[in-house]
Formats: sequence, structure tokens, C-alpha cells
Amino acid sequence: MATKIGIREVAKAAGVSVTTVSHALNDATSSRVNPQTQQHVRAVAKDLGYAPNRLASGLRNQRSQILGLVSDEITTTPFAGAMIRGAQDAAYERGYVLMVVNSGRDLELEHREIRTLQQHQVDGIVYARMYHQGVSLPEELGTLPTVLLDAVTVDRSISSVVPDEVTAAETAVEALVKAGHTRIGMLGNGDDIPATHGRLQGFRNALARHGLRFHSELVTAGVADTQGGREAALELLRRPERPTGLFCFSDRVAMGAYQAAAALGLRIPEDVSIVGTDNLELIAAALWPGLTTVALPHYEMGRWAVTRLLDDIEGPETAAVQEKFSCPLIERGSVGPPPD
Amino acid sequence: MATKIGIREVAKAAGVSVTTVSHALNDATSSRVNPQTQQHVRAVAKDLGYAPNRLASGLRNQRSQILGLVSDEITTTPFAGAMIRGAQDAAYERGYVLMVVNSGRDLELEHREIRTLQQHQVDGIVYARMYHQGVSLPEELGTLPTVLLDAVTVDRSISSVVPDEVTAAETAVEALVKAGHTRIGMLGNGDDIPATHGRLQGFRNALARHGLRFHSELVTAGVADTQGGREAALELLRRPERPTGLFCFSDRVAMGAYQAAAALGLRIPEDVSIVGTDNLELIAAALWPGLTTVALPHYEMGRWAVTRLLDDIEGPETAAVQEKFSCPLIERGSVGPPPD
DNA sequence: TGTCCTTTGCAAAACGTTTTGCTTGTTGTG
DNA sequence: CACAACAAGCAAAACGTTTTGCAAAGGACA
Repeated sequence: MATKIGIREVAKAAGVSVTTVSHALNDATSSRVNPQTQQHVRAVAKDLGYAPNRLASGLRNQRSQILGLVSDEITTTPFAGAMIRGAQDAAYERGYVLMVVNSGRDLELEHREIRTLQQHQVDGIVYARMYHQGVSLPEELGTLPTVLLDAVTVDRSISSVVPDEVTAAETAVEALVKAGHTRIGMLGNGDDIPATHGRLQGFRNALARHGLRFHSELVTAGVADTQGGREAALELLRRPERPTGLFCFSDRVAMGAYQAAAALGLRIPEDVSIVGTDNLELIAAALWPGLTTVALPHYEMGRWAVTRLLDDIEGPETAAVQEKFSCPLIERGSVGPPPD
Repeated sequence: MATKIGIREVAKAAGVSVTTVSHALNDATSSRVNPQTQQHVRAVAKDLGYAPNRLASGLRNQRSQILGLVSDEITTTPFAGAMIRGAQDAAYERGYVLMVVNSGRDLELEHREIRTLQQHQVDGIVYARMYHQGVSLPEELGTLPTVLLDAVTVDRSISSVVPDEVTAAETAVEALVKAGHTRIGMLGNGDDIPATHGRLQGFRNALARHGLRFHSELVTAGVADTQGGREAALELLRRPERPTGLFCFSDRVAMGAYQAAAALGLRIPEDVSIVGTDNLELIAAALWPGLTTVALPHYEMGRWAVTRLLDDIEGPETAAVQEKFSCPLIERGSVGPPPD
């Protein structure tokens, strides 16, 4: 209530100058102020509930303590939530706060949003994508510290973090192999992005490593959503020599595979085993039986991106890092031994 | 590159004083500056790519052009995404930007986060919940303009926006009634929140309006997730006098009902019709057949909250408003006439 | 006793804007 | 022609901090 209390009010109440208050509050072990005075000032400040105006200190310090997070999509997937929360947590722990903007793939809008962030003097930017893909960085970022989240550029001079798609797929497929499956199908996305290439590569790696042949007719590309997954799985599971295990590009696709299995009277996991990708709680835990899937560590990636960004901002210059996060297998109930 | 260009650089380049630049850029139809000069200054400013430092102007104007959005959960549900996007869009259109924080129900953390927002001098706060519920506002908000999003307080002096739970449920149930169903069950949440009470009320209203009796044994409370929905639906659908239509508290619960129907060999919608609540794309559009459901207008509510907040901030004082948004029925394929 | 540090504190400048007077011409009017 | 009114622009103050340079007060030492 009353008047907003600023550093001046504290100074007056403590009977010292504004300068001394500032020193008492900021310099951890200050040589400019008597420990007793310091303690006293701090007590008074706390008492009054003083908190510095960050607009003012930002202006003075050329440090806003704000990070920008620009992403393409925030709406459709809950991945966004996990990544952003990871980023927020990491930022908060170090005294920063996030300004999130999302462009919905509108490049023109994205430009304007980035300019807005720059007007607010953000100290750095996390440039995020909802799916692991290649991007080209907007020009206007200029020399502003930037880290890529779930995306990569050809320019290796900027740090990035992505899931390790190859080993993620290997992990998923090996879960099937270890359960005894030898005819394994894949329902894959067709887009020309690292996620697609990496997972197909991992699929092949896992088969090769265990001496299994790669049957290209068991791989379906261009499967993007549940409906696509259902149709593709129907086609695969109707074959006389049907696969007994299915590796799905995403949990949404896996949900389609569940539907196909049900339509054909195949039980999971007794008749067909299914592994997904994403560990989307909303789906993976809701399916029945629960979906065994590899988790994309969105929360952790969000944390890493911000931590790295803050290290860049606050610390000395270091070489850029291209980080890959491994994807653990989350076992629920959709994998079992193949039927006889 | 070079040096950061500020208003001073523009002034120098345009051959006028800093004052004149400010007037030329800000006063739409300025009496302080010659239209020619104004045009010239603007051209120069654009040419140099000048954009004002909002830390500085915020400090001077006592207006940060930042809004805080504090929410409990951002992770688990995609609702958050829609609400936040609506809020962001509305804010952006009026030159504001959002600072989002989420407390994960940790009250202590929430307090600290709000204080942080206040340090950044946010011009107002949207206090959001992910489910329609009653809340008590944190003390420290004080006189800061605030709007509630998907939440209400006993204190009617503060504006809020929530879904109209009662008519939402009525809409859902009437879809079943109009298809010819007379024995309708409800899988409801048990929590003591407006969402629960409102929807149960709507359920009863719809029945009464069409001369149908309310059978309390067809109503199951405390059903929160897919597994709960499955179990509750199994129980209901196994009855000799089973309901032919089910109204579900959420789409997640409805997904459980789908599973129960499948387990019992009941087809949707031939043997049993199902209506959900939420219109959660990820689930409603993915289920097979598609789930008919009432949409909670999260995006629109997010927009409304920010628009209202900005009107409060920028405009003259007006009386608080308690807004209820209606929830349209989204028809997919899960409702049909009852069997024989 | 005078000189020189050291300690403790303060005044003032700076960060980049916006806005309030004030000054200087210029035009219109009696 | 003189004077008022007005148009156009500028200098300076202010927003709330942080930090640099300086001053005063003591204490140690010669």
C-alpha cells in the first residue's frame, strides 16, 4: 500500500545513504560497508519488503535478467509444456525469468517477435522447435547469445541440444528383439528431418546388430498421426507373414496401431507387441495395456538449453557444444514374447 | 553490429534533437513537430532499424508493457497451451508481452514467483488455473490489476472468465437425448470444484427438461483419469439394465469408456454412445470413432482474460465482470441412436 | 605532532527514454 | 508598425538503480 518503497525509502529508514544500501545488498562480502551496517540495512530492507526495480537495475547494468524463448508451436503438443517448464525451472534457479513467444511457423511474425524481445533487452534467446529438425537462424539475432532446443543448424558455432534419435530407435527396437521378435515392422514419419532419418537408422542398426534382415516392405513411411498409424498398421498386420512387433514413430501413431490390432482381433502384447516414441503421458499411460515407449527427455533438454545459455552469458567464452540426450525406455505393458 | 543504436544516434543522423525524435515517433499527430520533420525522422529511424529500449521507456513511463501469467500447471495438459496462446495473441496485438511462470501448486514458490514478476514491474497479472476451480488470491497482488482465468474467487471485485459448466453439460447430455437415449450414465469427477458441481447440475437439468428420471445409480463420481473411466464404465456397462449413453467428465475419461466398451464387445456408437468434455484434439480426434465432445474454449478464454486486463490497465475504472463462456458441441462419431 | 594508510561512507554520474517548460522565430491582427 | 499568438524545436529533469571517485575519520608509524 502506501507509496511504493524503493531504495531511497530503505536508505532513509536505515539512516544511511542510498549508496550504502546498494552496497550492503549487492556486495556479498563488501569492503565498502561495515558488516554491522550491512546487517542492519539488510534487516531494514527485508522489513520493508524491499525488492529492487529490475527495469532500473537492468537499465543500469545492461542486463535485463530476462531470457527469450521463441518456439514454433505451443498449442498442439504437450511436449512444449515439458520443454518450457524445464527451461523455466533452470532460469528461475539462476534469477532469470522467461519471455515466451510462439510464431506458429509464421516467419514474418517470428521476426517481429524477436525484435520485440530485443526491445525488452533479453540477455539471450532459446530458439526452440517442437520436433527435432534443421533450421536456419534468423538474421536479426546477430550477436545475441543463442542456444537451439530440439533443433540444429548447419552452423556449428551455436550450441544446440537434441534427442539422440539413433540410439532412441535402437533402444526401442532392441526391446522387441530381446523379447524374441524377428519380424519387426516400423511405422515411420516421411518428413525429411533428422528425427525421421535418425530413427530409421537406429531401426536398421538394431536389426543388423542382432543378425536380423531388414525387410523394406515392413517399413511404412509418411505416417504422421493416429489415423495414419491405424491404416498403416492395418495394412501391415493383415499380411499373411505379418510382423509380430511394431516400432512406431510416435505414441500417437502407436495409438493407431492399438486400434488396428483391436479391429483385427489381435491382443497386445500376446499377439502383437508395440513400442512407441515420445512417452506422451496423456496417451502412453492411458492406452490399455500401457504403452512401452522411449521417452524424449523434453524437460531435461529445456533445462540444458537454458543452463548452457546462461553459462554463455555469464561465463567466459567457450566453444559451442552440440549435445545429444539419450532416450530411456519406459516399460509399460505393450511388449511380450511373439506368439509361438 | 557496430554500436547499439539508440535515440541519440537517430537524433544525430536526422540532425535534430533527441526530444524531437521522441515526439516524432510517439505523438501520432504531434503539434510539437513539423509533419515534414516528423516524416524525415521516422524515415531515418526506420533506416537505422531503431527500436526503443523498453527498459528505459518502462522506467520513465512506469509502464513495462509486460503482463504476468501465473498458472499452476503447464506441463501435463495441452489446455495450458491453448490458454496461453490465446493470452499471448491478445497481448501481442496490443504491444504487450507475457511473462509466464508456473508454480506446480507449490504456494511458497508461487509467492516468490509473483514477487519476481513485480520486480519486473509487470503492468498486470492473469491468474490462471488449468481447471475451473475456486481460489483465494495471494495477498501480495495488492492493487496490481488482476484477472482470473479458469478460476473464481469469493471476492466478486475481480474479473474472471470460466467455462459455463452447466450449459456445457446440458449440451452434451442433450446430444444423447436427441439421439433417442433414455438411460444415460455419467462418469464424473468427485472433486469439490465448480467444474464438478456445474456439470452434474447440467446433467440433471437436461434430463429433467426432457422428462427423464435421474438415476443416481448411473452416476459415478471420483473418476479422474482414463483408468478410472475404464473401470467405472466397465461397472456401468456390465449391468443388466445398462445405460446406452455415457456422459464423461473429460475426454480422458471418455477414452477409458472406449476401452471398457471394447473389452465388453460393445461397438461405438451402435451399442453405446459416448460424449466427452474438453475437446482435447490429441485424444478426441485420435479415438476411433472420433469422440463427440463439448469444447472448453481455452484459447478464447485466454484472449478474453488478457483483453479485459488491458482494458483495466489502460482504460478508466469499470466494474468487475464474471464472464462465462459457452461450450459448443463438437460432433465426431461417438453418438448414434440407442440399440433396437 | 605530523604523515600516511585504511576504513567507512557519501555525492554524483550514468543507463536510455519521455515530458515539461522555455526559447526563438514567424504569422496574424489591430 | 507594434504586439500578441502560435508553431517548432531544444535543454534539462526525472524514472530507480549501480558504481566510481572522493572525503572524513581514525589508527599506525616515524
